[in-house]
Amino acid sequence: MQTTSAGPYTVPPMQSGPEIILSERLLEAMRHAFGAALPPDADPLLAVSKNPEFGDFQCNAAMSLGKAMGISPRAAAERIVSALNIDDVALPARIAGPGFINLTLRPEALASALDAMDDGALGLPPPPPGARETIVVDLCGVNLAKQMHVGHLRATVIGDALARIWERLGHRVIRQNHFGDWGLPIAMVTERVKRLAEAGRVDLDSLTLEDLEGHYRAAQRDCDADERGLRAVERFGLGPKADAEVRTQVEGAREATARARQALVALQAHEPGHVRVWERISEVTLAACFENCRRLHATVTREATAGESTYAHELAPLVEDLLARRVAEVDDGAVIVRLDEFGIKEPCLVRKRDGGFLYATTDMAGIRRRVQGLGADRAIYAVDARQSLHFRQVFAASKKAGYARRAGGSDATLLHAAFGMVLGEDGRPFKTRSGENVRLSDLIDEAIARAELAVAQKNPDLPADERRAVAEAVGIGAIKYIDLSSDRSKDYVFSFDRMLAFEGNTGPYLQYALVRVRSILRKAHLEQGIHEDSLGGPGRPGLLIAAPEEKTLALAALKFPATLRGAGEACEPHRLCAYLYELASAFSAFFAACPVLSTPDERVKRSRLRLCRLTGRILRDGLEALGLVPLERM
RNA sequence: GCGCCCGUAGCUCAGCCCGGAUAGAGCGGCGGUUUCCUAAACCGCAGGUCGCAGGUUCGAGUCCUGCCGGGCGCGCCA
Repeated sequence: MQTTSAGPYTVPPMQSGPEIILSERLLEAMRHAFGAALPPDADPLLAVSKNPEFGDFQCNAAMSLGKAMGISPRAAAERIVSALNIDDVALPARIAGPGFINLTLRPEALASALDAMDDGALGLPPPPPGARETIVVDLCGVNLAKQMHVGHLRATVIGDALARIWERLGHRVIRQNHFGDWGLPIAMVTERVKRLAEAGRVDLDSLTLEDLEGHYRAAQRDCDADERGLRAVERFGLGPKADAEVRTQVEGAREATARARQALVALQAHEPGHVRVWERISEVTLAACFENCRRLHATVTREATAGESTYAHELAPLVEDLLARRVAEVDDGAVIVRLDEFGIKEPCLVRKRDGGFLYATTDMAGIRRRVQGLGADRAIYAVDARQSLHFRQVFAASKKAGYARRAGGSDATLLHAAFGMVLGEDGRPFKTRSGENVRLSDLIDEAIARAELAVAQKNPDLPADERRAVAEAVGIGAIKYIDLSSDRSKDYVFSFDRMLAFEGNTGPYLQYALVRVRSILRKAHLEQGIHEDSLGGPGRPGLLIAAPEEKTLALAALKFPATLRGAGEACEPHRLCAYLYELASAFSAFFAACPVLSTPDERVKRSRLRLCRLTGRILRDGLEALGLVPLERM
């Protein structure tokens, strides 16, 4: 489903620094070597070498080019290399294997590329005004009178990370928390709470979300009669007693459902008594939601929250509009939008036979509001992968209806950033032992408690209040990172032990790498009077890239801008995670092999301090783009 | 029945969009490193029919087809 239309602005190719130069030079050489015979779409196919013995970059164009030119790949490579002019940036090119062209950067070229990147924006300046997009990110998606659970964790953490990444890329981001506050189930709980409040059995002022969840379940139970049981009793003749029991139950449920329907009608008519109760329930739910999000360090606010109820009045006219313009048609009493021209066999149902609307209707109104109201160039939905068909339908139907059309006339990019399930260590959906959903707040509590134990053990000298703050940042970082670090479309296994082991590709490992950077820079200032600010700006010391660990670190640092753009474009935060882990690993190796503060050579010391500072800035930037808290100490 | 997603080391995962050299990490196992900037670290060793079978290609974990296994979904719930 993914991208269903291209945006008007394309993000620049995923290249930066020396790659651009090498690519250009190679292309020049190819033109020079083959002249008019060179296919117009010829590409140097530059890639980072996997193995250091093959140099830093490799050009893979000669193999296919040789084929196209009718010469051997090695001959093609030789012709390219002999026309290649790269002496200013790289060592002489070497041809290897079937026709790989291996390139190794000159240390000073690497240093100068790194120096160019080490500016205020770390190689990611804001886009020019014409290329600045408005991105609407749908996230969180809580439901009225219900606790947040692991499912909301992903919608919140991934959605927030995508929002942060796009913000970091310089675009205008609007978050939308699509709040499930409308419909029959909502009316059910509202009716029950109102009735109990009037009977003096519920105090609206002291209502908690736990209470509400109980009422929600009770209301649902009341309405959820065993209709099938009744049929079974009738069919198998289980006796008058069973028959009467089931009949009474079903009758009660029908009554409860009827009351809920009346409550829904009252809510739709803005009857003050019902509305007051409903608003109170809504308040309690959202307060808990915002508190969870605050603890998660995810930006979800009241301003960014739009309940389904805010679309309620738009639905009838929307369907009428679809019918009037023949986008939709009546089928078996229901209103549907056919989507065969989009390759979707299942039509999108927008009005039931009984006149009621469906969530597809609301979501179409949502797309219209995002694109035509909020001005979205892209609308991104961080929602469970099980909704894939639903979003394909809604996106297609919205395009067919013209609701995704922007002021410029082209359609906005609509993307379902689908995510998989959270599994327990047994490989089954993550639940408590009794089979209940795990509450998000419990998950957060446990992660922080476990992190606090670890912090107390590893760094007992940390003052208690800082320990608490570090434990929060680390515990929550661990939860968020494990969620963000694997391909979002896949299920992943939730394990406190693994995410808090602080080894390998984890949030704490990244935070720790930054702490080590900060520690060096702090000591440089306190013990040697070298202020961090002296390492940047016009009078900054030069970069000397000599040791292999320095080189690996420098090459890793250079990949930051392209990686962040790629992660945004694909809406895949795990790319940024993998990159930051690579950078942190490179730094750790550098840290172990290259002394900084004790280096006698002042120029080497300053150069290494600059490498530390740059690494720290990228780590901080990256952690913030993921929604993890950077730390000074841990 | 149809559709979508997934299948890579004992375990947890990258790599697949856009095909390139001996398929990478982490955990776990084994062995090393601390008079030195946070060892929550670093270095090394062992460990893989990339689900199976065809096909395309000079070259396939990556692209195409079929199959097997697992998950999810498929108008009148959201």
